[in-house]
Amino acid sequence: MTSGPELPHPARDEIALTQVLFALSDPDRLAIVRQLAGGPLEMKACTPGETARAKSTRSHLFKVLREAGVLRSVPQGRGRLLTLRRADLEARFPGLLQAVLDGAD
Amino acid sequence: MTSGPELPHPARDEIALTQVLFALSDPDRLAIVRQLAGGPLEMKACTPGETARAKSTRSHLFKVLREAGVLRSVPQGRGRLLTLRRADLEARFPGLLQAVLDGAD
DNA sequence: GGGAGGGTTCGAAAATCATCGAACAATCCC
DNA sequence: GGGATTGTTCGATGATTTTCGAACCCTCCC
Repeated sequence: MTSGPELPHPARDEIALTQVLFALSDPDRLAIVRQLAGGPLEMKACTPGETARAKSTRSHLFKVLREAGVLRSVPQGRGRLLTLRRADLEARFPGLLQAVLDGAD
Repeated sequence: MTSGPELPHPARDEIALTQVLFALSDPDRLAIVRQLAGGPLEMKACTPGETARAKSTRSHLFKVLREAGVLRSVPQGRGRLLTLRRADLEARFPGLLQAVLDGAD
């Protein structure tokens, strides 16, 4: 019934600033976050930067973002649905996400 | 006349977001930035986190912040004066620095 | 049942980063 | 001049990160 594995997410107040900043400090991961800014996306449809990556590498990129509390990753069908944790991030670090999304490269 | 070495700083438009985020993603470096939020500080007076660090390690922490364009480090007497590059950061990534300074840990 | 599609986990190899001590440079001040 | 103060740079070592392939798990669908 439940599809893929339920993976752990930090609670709102467990989200740590340095960990979030680190997660966002990689070009591929930042590209992912910017794609998600437009709304939830299926993981298969969410492609990191230019260069192709092995699927295990992709999985790792999402893992870092998930464990930092930047996004939520829930099973959906045979895949996963990714959502930016906007409200949680905004509550804890007001303006941060917006600044990162709007800022230059 | 000029004191210690003149060290390179990126120009405003060379400041890269991922590099800035990475520089800020370390607790010691973040602590430095927060201290500098109160105004310029002599390097000797600027102490990273709790744990003591060798002076070469301290120097390295400041170097990462300087090369990322987060702070300016100019010779002053036998030491150095550190200044947050607020205007440059604000121009390039509006709201980012403030969010990082104000946000939770 | 048995593919095929989508992802995670594991283990290993490569690259990057942090940390330190030692050596060196520039400044101040006696 | 000479010593103390303040920092940088270099080289080495250890710790994290990144990346990948291989093995495995679930789900959809025929």
